[in-house]
Amino acid sequence: MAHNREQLSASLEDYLEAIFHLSAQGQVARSKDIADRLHVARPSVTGALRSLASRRLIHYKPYGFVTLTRTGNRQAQRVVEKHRILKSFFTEVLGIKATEAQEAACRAEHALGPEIVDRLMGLTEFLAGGDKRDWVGQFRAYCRDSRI
Amino acid sequence: MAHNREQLSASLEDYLEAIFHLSAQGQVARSKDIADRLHVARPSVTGALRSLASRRLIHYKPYGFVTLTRTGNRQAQRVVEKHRILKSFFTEVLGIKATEAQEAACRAEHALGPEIVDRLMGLTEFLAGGDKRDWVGQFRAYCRDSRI
DNA sequence: TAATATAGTTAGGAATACCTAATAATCCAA
DNA sequence: TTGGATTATTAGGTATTCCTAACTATATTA
Repeated sequence: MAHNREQLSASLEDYLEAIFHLSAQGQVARSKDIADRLHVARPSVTGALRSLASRRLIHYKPYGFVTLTRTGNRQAQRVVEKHRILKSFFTEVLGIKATEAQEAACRAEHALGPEIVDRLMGLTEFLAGGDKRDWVGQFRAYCRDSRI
Repeated sequence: MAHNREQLSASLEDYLEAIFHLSAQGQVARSKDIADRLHVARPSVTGALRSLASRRLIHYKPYGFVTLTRTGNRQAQRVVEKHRILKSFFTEVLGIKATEAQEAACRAEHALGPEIVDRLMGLTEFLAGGDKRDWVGQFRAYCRDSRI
C-alpha cells in the first residue's frame, strides 16, 4: 500500500476530522453520523473508511465501529487545531460571522501549512489577546471608515 | 451547456489565471506555455481549454490561439486580485517568505470568499500601511518572543 | 423470536483532472 | 517548397470522489 508518508487529500482530512469530533463528543463514530456531518451519501463514507484504513489511520472492519489509530488521532488533531485557529482568526480578528468563518476555515484548512497557521495564531493572540490597546477595535473602525 | 452561473473549480481558476498572466505579459497564451506554467502535461491543457470555452470564458479554436472573453477576463481578474491580496498579507503581515507565500496564496485563493479577502486586504493596509505605529514591527517582536 | 426498521455495503456509474503514447497540424529554415 | 522540429490534439487509461439503486447485516420491538 505504501501511502504512509503521502499527505492526505482534503476530502480524507475532512473524514478524519469528522471521526475525531464524533468519537470525542460521544462514543463511537458511526458511518451514518459521518455521512450526515459531511453531507455525503453513506456509500461515500464506506469508500473513505476503506481508504483511511489502508493508510492505517483508523481501525475499521465492515459493519464494525470506527476508531482512530494513534497516527490517525495525531493527524486528526492537527487538522482540528488548524480549523480552530483559522476560525478564530476569521471571527475574532476579521470580524466574520460564525457560520461563514466555520465554512471558510473548513475550506482553507487544507491549503495552509503549519508555518502560516502558527503565525496566524500568533497574530490572533497579538491583536485580540486582551491587550489594553484594542487593536481589533481600531481595525473595526478602520473597516467602517473604508467601507470594508 | 448551461454552466454559466456555476462557480469554477480550483483547477479551472488556475488555468484562467495562467491565461490572464500570459496574455498580459506578452501576446497570446499558447497551450505549451500554460502547460509549463501550471506544471501539467499538454493534453491536460487541451481539456481545460475546452471546458473554459464551453463556459464562454475564453475564445478557443483547436490549433488557434487563446484569448479571454469579457466574462473570462472579469473572472480572471478576480482570481488574480485575490492571489495578490493573499500573498501580500502572507509576506507583509505574517512575514512569510515570498516563495512559500506565493504557493500558499495559490492554494488558498480558491477557498476564501470575497468578504474574507476584502477584510484581509483591509487588515494588511491597516497593519502594514506605512503607519507611524509600526504594528507589524511589534508583531514581529511578539513572534520572536513567543518563538513563532 | 420473528417481523420490521435502520444501518452498512456492493454494484455500477458519472464527473473531474490528471497522465502517456501516438497522430496531426503548423511553423520555419535550407 | 518541402522536410524536420515544434506544438496541439486524439485516444485510451488511472485515481479520486462523489452519486443512486439494490441488497445484506444488525438492531429493535411487538
